[in-house]
Amino acid sequence: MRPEETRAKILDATDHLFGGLGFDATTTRDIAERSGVNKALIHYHFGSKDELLSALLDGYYDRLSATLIEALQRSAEPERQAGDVIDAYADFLARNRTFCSVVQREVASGRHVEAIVARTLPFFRLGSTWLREIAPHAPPELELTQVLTSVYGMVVTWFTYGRVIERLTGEDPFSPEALEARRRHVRHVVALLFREIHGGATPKERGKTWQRSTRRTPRKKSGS
Amino acid sequence: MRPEETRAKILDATDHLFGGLGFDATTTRDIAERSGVNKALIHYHFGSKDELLSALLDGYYDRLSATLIEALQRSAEPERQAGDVIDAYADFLARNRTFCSVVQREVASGRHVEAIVARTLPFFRLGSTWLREIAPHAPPELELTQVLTSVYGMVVTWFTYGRVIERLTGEDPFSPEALEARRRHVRHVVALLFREIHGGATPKERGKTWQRSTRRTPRKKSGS
DNA sequence: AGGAGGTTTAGGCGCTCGCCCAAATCAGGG
DNA sequence: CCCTGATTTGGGCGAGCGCCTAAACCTCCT
Repeated sequence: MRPEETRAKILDATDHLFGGLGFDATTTRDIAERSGVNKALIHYHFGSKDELLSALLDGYYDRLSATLIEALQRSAEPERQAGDVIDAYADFLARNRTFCSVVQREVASGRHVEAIVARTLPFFRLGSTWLREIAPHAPPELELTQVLTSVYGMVVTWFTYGRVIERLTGEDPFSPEALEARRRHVRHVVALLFREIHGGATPKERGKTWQRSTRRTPRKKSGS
Repeated sequence: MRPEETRAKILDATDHLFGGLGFDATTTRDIAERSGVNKALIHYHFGSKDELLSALLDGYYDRLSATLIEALQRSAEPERQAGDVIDAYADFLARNRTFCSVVQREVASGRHVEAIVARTLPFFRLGSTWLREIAPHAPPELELTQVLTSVYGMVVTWFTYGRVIERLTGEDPFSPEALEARRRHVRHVVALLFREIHGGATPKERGKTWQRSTRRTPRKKSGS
């Protein structure tokens, strides 16, 4: 068997097991058994269990990058670009369900944050410059980081909490219909935001946002 | 030392370690050392490592329940109720940062989903009846599950990805100012949704939501 | 004072983990 | 053909895991 073939089989099994059980609960013996490969080969080809995770993440982010860039270039109109990217991202997560699990868990564990940050940074920069171009003067409550986090969270949560949503609602959140419904909802919310950010909200509408009842909102505004 | 005191010390250490390292990467010896008790006491008081996690979750959800119910009862007006609950939830997560980590990781691992679901169900039911009361005829793209998932996701993502956001933006996402900014953003988005759901959106506005460019939207509408 | 039951202790059992090693196997060039 | 280097194999080492046991220890009650 060619070495690349062995690597691919190991990575496939790793994807499945890390996604299902998690990094810690998966043993290299599990991976070896599932990929039909001797357990020493994992260390021969990848060095260590940590480096195996890195290789897995690289694969994910390379494919994600290609997918999102393709979606972004499909159109030149910002509104449509946003919709296309959201759809592409949701589709990608639906097709790579373990991706979410792996990332979410490693972020929560705090141990592989640097590995995630290094690979997320390009996407964040891309999103930032894109947003700043189409909305140079967004109001503070629609700041760049806030909007990016919200859109990211709305998309990702559906997949991370898929199994929980399934048990809560009694319906399959990963069926084509459910996925389309989710995409439509997120696009709808983003459309609302977009209208405020890009088209510029009417100031009177913007002013009467909820004021919290029991706490004063600090006036301090951080520089830059 | 009184038994309850021992239990409390064990739970404190468990909270810190499960939140920081995760369930798998934390050993009962770690917990014993950090809480200053003999390692056999953990099994004496809690039975097993899994039951220790359950006890920890029970503590979280009991306190969360009290917090949210108090926030909900602070007012009778739906808009203000929503804002209060969001603020209370965000505050709770800020004060119990490990809660997010533990839940998120266990959900992602898929092994303790039932434990989470059982404790989440009451909140979901409460949110459902509340939403159905104030918005009996929400349009499909603002369906109950969709809205709940989005609001939940927007709040939780900030804390789950806190360390990532910190590295991406260079600012502390858990500072009082940053937390208030986040709360204000989420309340703002929810206000937009609320206006559409509750006040009833103008149909023409609702109609011109983005249509995705490359995919037809299935017409099928699931019953009930 | 002395017994009883709840709590704490040191020690360790049986097992699995990531990783390593020396030998076997394979493929291709001289 | 055989030599060479890359790849694969079975076996196992040392460490650490969750959990258990038997004895010691406390704290009341009678």
